[in-house]
Amino acid sequence: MTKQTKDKILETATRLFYFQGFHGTGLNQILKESGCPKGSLYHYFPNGKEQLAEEAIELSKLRIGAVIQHYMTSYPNVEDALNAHLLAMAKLFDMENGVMEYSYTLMPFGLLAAESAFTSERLRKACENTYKYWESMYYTKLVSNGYRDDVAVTISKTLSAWIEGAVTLSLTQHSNEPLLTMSNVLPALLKQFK
Amino acid sequence: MTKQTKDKILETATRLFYFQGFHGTGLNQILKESGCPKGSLYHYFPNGKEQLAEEAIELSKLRIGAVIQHYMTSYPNVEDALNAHLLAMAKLFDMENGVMEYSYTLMPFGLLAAESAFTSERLRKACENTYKYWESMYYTKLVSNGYRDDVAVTISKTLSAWIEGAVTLSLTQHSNEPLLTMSNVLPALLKQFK
DNA sequence: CGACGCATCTAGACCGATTGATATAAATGT
DNA sequence: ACATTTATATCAATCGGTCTAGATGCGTCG
Repeated sequence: MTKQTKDKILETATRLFYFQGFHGTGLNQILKESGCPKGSLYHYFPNGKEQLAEEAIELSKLRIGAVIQHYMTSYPNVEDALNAHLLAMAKLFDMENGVMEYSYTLMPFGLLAAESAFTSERLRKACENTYKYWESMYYTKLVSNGYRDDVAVTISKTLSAWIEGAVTLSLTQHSNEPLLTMSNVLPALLKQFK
Repeated sequence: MTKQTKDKILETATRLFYFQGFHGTGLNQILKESGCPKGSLYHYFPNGKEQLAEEAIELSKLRIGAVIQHYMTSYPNVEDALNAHLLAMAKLFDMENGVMEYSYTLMPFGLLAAESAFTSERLRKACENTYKYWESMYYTKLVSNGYRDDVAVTISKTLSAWIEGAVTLSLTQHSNEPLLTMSNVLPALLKQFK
């Protein structure tokens, strides 16, 4: 059970950073919700809160990256793949079921990114790198669907920004409408460049 | 000088909330940078930090709303109007000149919105309301350009999310590239619906 | 097998600094 | 003179971070 405690702390921190932000989340809350003592936190994360955030970003990068990859490989058509991913994200906002608390495992972390932009160059770079990473997955899929290289670059950048904004607005409105709108409009955009 | 102090506090708070977020900005920093004493803060904002954030949101709503309105009325064509606004935002990211610090007077406040989403229902509602307000300006302009009503609704929602995401990514990357990409891609999208 | 020894991990008390907020007296302006 | 505004001193609470004593796990050796 060596890593269980570290994982629990990191998982809790990742979730809380996602919903409340870096400065809005105290170490005490992370420890209380994870049920771990403070000694363990500084044992596994000797560089403290900043390291915790760094690893949270890396975890999200890989985990959400795997989700994107999953959708991109499950559908031959980019449009279908993106649509499936968008609908999966949108589904998390259908209240009634308390499933939205897991949304941080599927969607980009605009809050953390925006907070870091002028606060911590380390974290900012980590976020920038993460978005590039996700973007490259869209790019690859677009190219494999026959899009011209420069067009694939442009569209993948567009997708990255658009999704980020749709998620932020969905969180703000407590509604999946912005994500659904994107899923409705996207085909028209793709068609234009095909 | 009655309102001068209040204005100075509010202006400073608006700027700091924009770049550092609500929880990342302390009252002491606001007071230090505005040069006002703490007594004045609680005199003009008896409800403290939350009220400060509320008024900061309202100020941004109106100020950025006026900017959007300016561009929408300066160009008969929506596409030209949006393009001009996007380029104006992008210009702020051309470093060398330290002009970016004024970007909070031109662009949406995704950080504040994301922070509020699960932290303060009052602030969340204020942000939601603000985005709707800006969205309605796009809508009106689209309709006046002959777009069908339901199409105008969809496109204005799209613009709202897309811009928000492009700004967030531009801040994260310390580069105007996401905004420029949007300005390049937008015409294709509009054409599709015309 | 049992006992020891050492490294890992846990537990929480504790630290100074800072947080948002309050109270009140002095200053200011009309 | 009197209301408005300013200037601080101060508050309890919480912040991120440190420290150390003890618990636990586990390979080694008697």
